[in-house]
Amino acid sequence: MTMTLDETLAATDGRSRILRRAAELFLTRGYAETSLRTIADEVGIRPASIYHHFESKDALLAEILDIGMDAVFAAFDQAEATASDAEPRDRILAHVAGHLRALFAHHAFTAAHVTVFPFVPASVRDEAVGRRDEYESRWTSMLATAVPGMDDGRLRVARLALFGAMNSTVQWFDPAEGSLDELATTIVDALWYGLASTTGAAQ
Amino acid sequence: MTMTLDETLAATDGRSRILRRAAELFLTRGYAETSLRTIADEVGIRPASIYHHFESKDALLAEILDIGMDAVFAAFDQAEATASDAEPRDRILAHVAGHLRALFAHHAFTAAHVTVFPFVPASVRDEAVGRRDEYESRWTSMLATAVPGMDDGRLRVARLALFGAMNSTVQWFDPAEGSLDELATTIVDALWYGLASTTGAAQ
DNA sequence: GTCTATATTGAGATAGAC
DNA sequence: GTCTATCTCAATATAGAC
Repeated sequence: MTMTLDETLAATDGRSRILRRAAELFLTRGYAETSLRTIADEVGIRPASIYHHFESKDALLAEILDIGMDAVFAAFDQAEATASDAEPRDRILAHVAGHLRALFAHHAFTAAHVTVFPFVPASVRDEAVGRRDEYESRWTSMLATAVPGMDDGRLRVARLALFGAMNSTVQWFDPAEGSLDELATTIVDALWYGLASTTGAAQ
Repeated sequence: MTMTLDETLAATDGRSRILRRAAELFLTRGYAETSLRTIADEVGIRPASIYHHFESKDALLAEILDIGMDAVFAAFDQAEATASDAEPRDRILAHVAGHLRALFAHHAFTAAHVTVFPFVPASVRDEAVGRRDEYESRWTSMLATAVPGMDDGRLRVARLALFGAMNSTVQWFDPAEGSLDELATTIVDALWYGLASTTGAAQ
């Protein structure tokens, strides 16, 4: 019935192929802009066949978003498992690298959360918002212990700005042209040590 | 014929009211998700009347995006005028504060570039992409002189991450609950001095 | 400058055969 | 599990009166 994330990403059955192609199309063209006809065409089936696998277009989108959340949660758990006792900077780096890897390894499913999410139908958004909040909340706890000196307000801004920076990478970073781990290191070092340390012109 | 940015934002004539309401709806619901019927309803006219002012729905969107670019260019010029000779950190702060102010003062027009842009029809995107590139290029030059020690690759990542952070604020910052200048300072200080300086636990 | 009326297209979705 | 055929609705856009 339900498949794991990696199974879905590799499977060749009709249902998984619809999910993958739909996720890619939603990401590149937008949800409302992508018709079931287009999805069906690209998968090589007829529009009506999609309804054998999914109750509606909204249900298809909801499952795509859910798979995206599975991916980032798995990355978070793995980062905690390997780096929860590391130095603050290294712990944050493990999480940033994990988030970025999830973003690009399962690109269409996770990136859909970044670009498509603001415009998904309210009913679908309401379904997904709980898990998203939970994910943000885990980051908040992690950062609060990694950067204990910071007050809540500034920590919140730092967290959201970091999310903005990380998630924007889906729009400008090409994994074919550079290493994701290097990207993560560059971002974390800029955030951790600051640009001032680069120029030597701190003050 | 053509109005300045602030005139459009204040004007009560039909054309400007269509522009403002359409920009708000495109931003909150998405471009494809917003029909001319809805826009007309909220403005208090009939859908056909929109065509007296705009050639097509795409043309309406194109003008909204253009007005958004006017706003951020004006903010950039003003920041340069007041802070081009300031210390690097203060110069960057002036630009970040200017960008954020433009983002929220002309919210629907500028924020549309952040959320709606990835999904606008190709013809409209092609029209707007030149001015967007020019804007990014001005930031690149500014940052290159402000942070002379940084190599091009890392500067590019820092710039794009900063844009990601700044632009994400349209999705989580509420100007009614805090000062934009404080927000700008928090972001720039995190980026300039780094989180390490906050905890005192550098390295 | 706004209206009524309508043309035309394409969307999501369903029924039922194979 | 996929098909053909079709329903219903809402979208952009146009014509022409006022």
